[in-house]
Amino acid sequence: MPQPLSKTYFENDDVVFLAKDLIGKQLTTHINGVITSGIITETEAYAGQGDKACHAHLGRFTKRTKVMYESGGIAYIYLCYGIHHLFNIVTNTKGNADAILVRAIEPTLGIDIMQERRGKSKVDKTLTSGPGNISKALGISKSHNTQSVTSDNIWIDDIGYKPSNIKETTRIGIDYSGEDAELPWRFYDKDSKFVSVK
DNA sequence: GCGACGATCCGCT
DNA sequence: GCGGATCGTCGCG
Repeated sequence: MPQPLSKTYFENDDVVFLAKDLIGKQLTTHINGVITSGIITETEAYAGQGDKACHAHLGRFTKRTKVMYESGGIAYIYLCYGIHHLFNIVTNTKGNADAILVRAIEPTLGIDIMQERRGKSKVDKTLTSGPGNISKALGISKSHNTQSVTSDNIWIDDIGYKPSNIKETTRIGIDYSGEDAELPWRFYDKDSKFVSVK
């Protein structure tokens, strides 16, 4: 039976553990009466103020980043390249700006809706791989910023599935982060084809 | 006020 | 493999 993850789960202070633990969980949105879901296949951990790749590095506190400092279990969504709404889950306790970027899912429910939102006639990895693409497929936009991910609109279920081959590797698109770009804080299910970059 | 650019994606070559 | 799309945010002045 699907077991919704609680707010307490997201208040864990180990964002790297959580990023890995979320692989295999099911992310669902319920928007305008429509349900769409997918199994999380790829994530990245961003470890707050001490992480050069994190938007809250060195305690940067702006209108955009302030949501990251909230208590875990809410969404941090921001516009990237003026086009893509990237979906993150804020974690850790209030004052710690940790977050997890969800980079890919394997579609499970409402696949036809996701195809419609993405303008795709076929179901292949491009439907829900890549952080911009999953937001579009799930109907997530900036209006969901700061919203709870333990709610009736967005939630994550433990469906009793644990991938046996989780690859740990470096994060994508953060070359500006110096040595922190080398950290193995990106995780993906090796056995899934729904991964942005192998 | 303003210029530069990004945790990306897609289409064309 | 490469460049354009497209705009909010940020840092500087």
